[in-house]
Amino acid sequence: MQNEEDEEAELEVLAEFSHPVPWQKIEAQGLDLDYALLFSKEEADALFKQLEEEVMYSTGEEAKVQVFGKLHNIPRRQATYGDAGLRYTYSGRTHLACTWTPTLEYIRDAVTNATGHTFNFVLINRYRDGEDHIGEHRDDEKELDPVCPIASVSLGAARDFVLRHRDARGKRGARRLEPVKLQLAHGSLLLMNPPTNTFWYHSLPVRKKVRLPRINLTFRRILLISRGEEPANVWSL
DNA sequence: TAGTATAACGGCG
DNA sequence: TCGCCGTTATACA
Repeated sequence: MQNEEDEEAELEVLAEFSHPVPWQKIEAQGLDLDYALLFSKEEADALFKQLEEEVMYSTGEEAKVQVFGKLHNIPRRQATYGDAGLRYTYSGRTHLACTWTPTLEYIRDAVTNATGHTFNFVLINRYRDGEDHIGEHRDDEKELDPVCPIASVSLGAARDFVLRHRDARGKRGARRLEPVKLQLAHGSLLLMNPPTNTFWYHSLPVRKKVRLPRINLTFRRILLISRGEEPANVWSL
């Protein structure tokens, strides 16, 4: 009985998301992206509104970051959600995941259905307007599953997204590799496939003319056991 | 261990 | 307004 109910629920989810997604492939040396519009405008509007009500963003120490020895407030709002007990460390700070909200589960399942990948964590960044931004970095944390893409869902104001190859940075940047620039639309999904994050930095630059907020959700798969023997990413099981 | 990298900013062109 | 550069002391196996 229980099994039948589970199967029915699964079929419902499949039916709901099974419309084919028209992917656009973006490739360069060591870069592999897939881009698609996942949600209609109407659906994306509704999801944005629900997230505005549901998501609780970090405050205080959690909302600060240390770079080159100096402590700064992050120029955006940030939140971490995922499976119970999951931790994620980046930029020298460890964040404990809040448990999934219904809206986040819905979006996660839509992404899984469109990509065939499962995710146990999402980092949420909210850019209040075009002044909010994120600097160049790679998502290269050890605890990320190296074979799983990072799935980036955009809701709200469209923003430019820039990727630069690691060998094209610095004054005497060795190789002439052009940056890759994209605009991430309301309701879009961008997959950053391996090995993109090994070679390419990405950023969301300031755009003074943008007046409206954008919410970005990056779904990830975090490994439950680190290279050692310790269950580093889970509190207690 | 020592060497390496830096999710931020301000100062320019 | 945009994009590139240099920073600096801390964090990490």
